[in-house]
Amino acid sequence: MDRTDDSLIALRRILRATELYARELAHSAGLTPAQLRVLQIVDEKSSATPKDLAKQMGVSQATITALVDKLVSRNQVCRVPSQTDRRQTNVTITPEGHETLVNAPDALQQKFVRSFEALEDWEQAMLVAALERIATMLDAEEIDAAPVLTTGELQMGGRRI
Amino acid sequence: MDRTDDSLIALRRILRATELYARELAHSAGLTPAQLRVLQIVDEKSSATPKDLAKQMGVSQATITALVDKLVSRNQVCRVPSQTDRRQTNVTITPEGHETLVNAPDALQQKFVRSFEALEDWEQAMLVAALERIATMLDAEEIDAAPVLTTGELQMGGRRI
DNA sequence: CTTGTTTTGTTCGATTGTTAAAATAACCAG
DNA sequence: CTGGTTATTTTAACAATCGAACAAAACAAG
Repeated sequence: MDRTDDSLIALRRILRATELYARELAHSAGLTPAQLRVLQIVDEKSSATPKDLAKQMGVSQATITALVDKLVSRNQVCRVPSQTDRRQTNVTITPEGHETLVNAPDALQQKFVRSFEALEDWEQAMLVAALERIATMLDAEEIDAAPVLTTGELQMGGRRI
Repeated sequence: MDRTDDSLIALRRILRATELYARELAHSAGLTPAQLRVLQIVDEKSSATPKDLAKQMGVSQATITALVDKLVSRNQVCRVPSQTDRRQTNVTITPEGHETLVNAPDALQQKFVRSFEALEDWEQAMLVAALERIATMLDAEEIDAAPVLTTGELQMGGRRI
């Protein structure tokens, strides 16, 4: 009867499934999960600065430096000095890196896409609406700017996502 | 117009928001994200073996041993030898560990729960139905048993979650 | 009961992820 | 030019992770 709990439980199932698959996927691509995520972001945006990557992934720039070092040594990405601002470095994907992504057997992706595209039109529309609504609930105020609450604030019990 | 892409984009927003918040939350609780997750699972189930934890989190048992060691040294959990099977160890949460969870300022949680509970009844029902449907799509066949596809399999393009 | 196999958990060694703080270098405003 | 800001890397230390090897207990078949 408690819909809030039901929604949180379903959300956790989604998070767990995607995370476990992400590990599997990275492993079969011969990379670590963190490295694969860098590669994916760089591929999607076709070019990203370390600062962008750090913000997107929620880690420090020092971490990005280390990850990019690893990917560079494997010829998956390369560093291209920015023309407009010589402080910046653009990380771009190499043909080898793109090949890695194309060959990554994204089982979760495949399963989801197949299931989703098998649905009736109105069902798809409903799911997209629901997902977007939930996404907006979760990332409403940009995470980066979210003030870190200190202990003693209002609590909602032991629930969590 | 491509609903599949829209759904994946929304899903990624959800994943990113929850992951970024998980880091923040763990940090403000004085633990690492991995340690906090162990603590959460142990609290939820009130007792879990290292094998359970490894399976739930998708890491090796060796990793769990290391994480539990850290939590034990901070008095957040303790190891209780199983009575029924002396090979097994039950990891249980301590009062201090429970206190840690209660005091963890779960901002994401609070925001989501507040937003969700402010919705109309039918809207909540719709979201729960959508979430459960998606969760089922994603974790249908238990991940642990999922065969690792090798390269050369059917690909769905560059999409990913 | 004894032997061989499986299950559970830990230890060890090595690699990777992660951060804070310091160091570098370039931008920008006056 | 000077001082302040921004982007990135370096360094040093700690945490996460795994595979392989190990020990102990359960179990199965004779």
